[in-house]
Amino acid sequence: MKVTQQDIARLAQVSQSTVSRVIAGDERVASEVRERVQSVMRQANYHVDARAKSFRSRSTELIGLVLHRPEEETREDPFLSMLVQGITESLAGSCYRLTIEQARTRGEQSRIYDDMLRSRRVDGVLYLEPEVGDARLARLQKDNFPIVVLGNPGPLPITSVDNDNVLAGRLATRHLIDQGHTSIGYLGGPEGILVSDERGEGYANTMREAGMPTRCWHARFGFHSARQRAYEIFRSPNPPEALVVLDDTMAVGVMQAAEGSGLYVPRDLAVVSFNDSILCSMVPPGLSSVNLGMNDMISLAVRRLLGQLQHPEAGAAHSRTIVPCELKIRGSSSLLVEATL
Amino acid sequence: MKVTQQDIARLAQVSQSTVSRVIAGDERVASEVRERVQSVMRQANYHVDARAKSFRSRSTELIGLVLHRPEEETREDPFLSMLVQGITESLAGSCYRLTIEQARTRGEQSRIYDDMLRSRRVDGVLYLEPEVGDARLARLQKDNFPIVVLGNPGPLPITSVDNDNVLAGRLATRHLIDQGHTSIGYLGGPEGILVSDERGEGYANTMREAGMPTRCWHARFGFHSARQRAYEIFRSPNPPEALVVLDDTMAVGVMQAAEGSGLYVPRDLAVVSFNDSILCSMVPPGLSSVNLGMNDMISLAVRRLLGQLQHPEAGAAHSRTIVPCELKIRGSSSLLVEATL
DNA sequence: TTAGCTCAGGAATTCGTATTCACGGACTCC
DNA sequence: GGAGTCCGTGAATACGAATTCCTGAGCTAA
Repeated sequence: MKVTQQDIARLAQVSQSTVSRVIAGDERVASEVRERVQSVMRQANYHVDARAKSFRSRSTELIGLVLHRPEEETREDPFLSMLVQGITESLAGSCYRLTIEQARTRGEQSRIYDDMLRSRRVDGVLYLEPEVGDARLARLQKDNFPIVVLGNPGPLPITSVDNDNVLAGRLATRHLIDQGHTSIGYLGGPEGILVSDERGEGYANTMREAGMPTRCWHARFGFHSARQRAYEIFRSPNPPEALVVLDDTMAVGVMQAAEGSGLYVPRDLAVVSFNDSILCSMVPPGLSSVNLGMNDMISLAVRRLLGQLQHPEAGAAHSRTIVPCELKIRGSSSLLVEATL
Repeated sequence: MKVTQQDIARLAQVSQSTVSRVIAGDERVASEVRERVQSVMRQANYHVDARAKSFRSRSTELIGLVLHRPEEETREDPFLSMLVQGITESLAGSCYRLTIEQARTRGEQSRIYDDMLRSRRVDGVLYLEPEVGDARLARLQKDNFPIVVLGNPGPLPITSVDNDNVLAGRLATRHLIDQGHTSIGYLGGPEGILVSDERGEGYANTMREAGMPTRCWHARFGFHSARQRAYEIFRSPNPPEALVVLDDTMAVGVMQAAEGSGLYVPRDLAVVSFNDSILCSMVPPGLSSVNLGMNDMISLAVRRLLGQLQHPEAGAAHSRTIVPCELKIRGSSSLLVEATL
C-alpha cells in the first residue's frame, strides 16, 4: 500500500512531525535522527505525496500557460517550441513546473486563465498576448494573482515583458530605405492581430517620415497563404520593389512567389522579416530579419514571475520590460552581403 | 477571503455535503435545492479548490511529459510544437491537462518520470523515447502506473504508439533505387540515437537486398552541422549520387551544401528525408520526405492514456500500435516531378 | 396499521502533510 | 541556586472537498 510519513515515523521511531521536518530540511533536527529518518525513507522508497503537500501548503508549484488552437499552418510553429523549451529551462532549479492548456478560440483563452488561477490549479501564469481591454485580466490583477504578461497589457498595472514591435518595424523599413528603395510595401497577418499591426505601424511611421507612400497587404498566417498573396501582389499593376513581411515563414513564401514570378531576390525584390529564426539561414540567399530577442523575453518573464511568487507581499509594484531587437542583414535585402547563410 | 463549500452551504441554507453533491452533479439533489446552491455559487464566484479536490479524490487530473534539454540547434524544433499542440488538443474535452518538465540530460529523463508518478504529481505520463533497457521504466510498469510510450518500449509490456522507422528508411531507399540510383548514402544523427539507427537499418537492409554497397555518415542534429558534414561528403573521393537524410532540417543543410558545391538537386544529387514538415515545401525544388504520421501518433497515444486512466482495472492489457508512414515525392528526388512545392 | 423501503440531505469522517503548541531537559545568568 | 531561555521532539490541529454513514419523512404493501 501507500507509504506515508506515518509509516516512516513508525519505522524510524520518531513522530510524523519529525519526518516532515526532515523532509523540509529543518535545521533543528538532530543529525543522528535526520540520518535515521532519511535512511528509512530511502529503504521504504518513500515519496512525498504532492497532492497532500500542495493541499496543506496551499501551493501547487505549477505555473500556467494557455495556448490558442493553432491553425493548420501553425502546427509546426517554431515559436511555440522556443516558448516551451525556454520556460521549462528557466524553471529548472526552481520548484515550479509548467502546465499548458489550449483554448479553442481566442476568447476562451482568458476564461481558462481565470479558471486556472481562481480554482488554484496553478500558483501563477504567464499571460500570452492579452486582448486589448481584457476585463477578466483586469479583475485577476485586482485580485492580486501572480501574473506576468508576455506582450502588451495595455493600461493595466501588470508586470509585463514585451518586445518593441513598432521599433522592429521601423528597423526593417529604415534598412530598406537605406538600401535605396522607395517603393516599399508591408505584408502583415490577418487584420486585428496586435503584433502584425504594431510592426505595420512602425513601417508606416517610417515611410511617412521619409515622405514615401505606404502600401499594406494582409494574408493569413503561414507559408502557403503568404505565397499566394505574394503572387497576387507581383501581378498587380505596380508591384513594390521591397517588402516588409510579418514573419520568416511568410517571408519564405514571398521569396518563393518572387522566384515563381521571375523576380530575383534581392535585385528585383528585397525582403525583410521578423524573428530571425533558423529559416533565415536555410533559404538562399539568406533572409534579412529582425531578431526580437524572444529567448531573452521568455527567460526574463519567467524570472519576473518567480520573483512575484517568492515575494507576494510586493504585490503593488509592477514593471514593464522591453527587450531590445536587432536587425540581421542577409542576402535578401542587400547585394553587398554575400549569401552568408 | 477564500470562499469554501462551507460558506456556500451557509448562504444556501444547506450542508456542505449537499454543495459537494451539486457540484458533482449528483442526481439525488432536489432540483429546487440544486438551483439555489448553484445560484449562490455563482453570486459568490465560487471555484472548487483544485488542491483540496485532488487531495481528497487522489487524482491530479494532470498528465506528464518530460523533454530533454535541446541542443542550441533544436530550440526551434517543429516536432516539439506538434507534440504540445497535439497533446493539448487531444486532451480538450477530457478533464486532464498537460504538464511539462525538462531534463538536463538524457539519463535524468527517467528520474523525472519516476518522481512525477511516485510522488503523484501526475496521474499518468506519455513516456518519450525510452532508452533501451530502462530499468526505472520497467519498475514503473510493474507498479502499474498509467504509462503510454511514444516510441519503442523494447520488451516491456507497456502500451506504446510508434512509427516504423525501419520501414520509413526502406521506403526512402527503395524510392531512390527505383529512380535508378546505385550509389546511395545515409546521413544520420549522432551515433546511438535510436530513431537514427532504425532509419539507417531500413536503409542498410534495402541496399543489401538490392546488392548495393552501403555508406553511412553521422552528424549532430540540426541544419548547420548537416550542412558542414555534407560539404565534407561532397569533397570526398567518390561522393554518393543520392542521400537519405535523418530529417528535413538536416536535409535542407545537405541541399544547401550541394548547391554550394556546384551540384544540382536532383540531377547531381537526389535527397530524401523524414518528417514531411512544412520545410519540404519551402525549399526549392521541394524535398521528398517520408511522412511518419506524427499527428496521428500523438493523438492516438493520448487516447490510449486516457483509456488507461478511465479503466485502471484493465492494467494487464497492453498494446503496441504502429502508425503507417508514407513517402511524399517532391523535386529533390525526381526529375519527373515538377517543382510542386 | 405497521413493518419495511426509498430518498433527500445532514453529520461525521477521511485523505497526508505542514505547522503550531506544549513539554521536559539542559543551559545561562545574575 | 532559582528564574528565564533555548532546543529537540511529540501531540494535536487545520487545510477543503468527497464520501460514508445515518436519520427522519414519506411511501408501499401485507
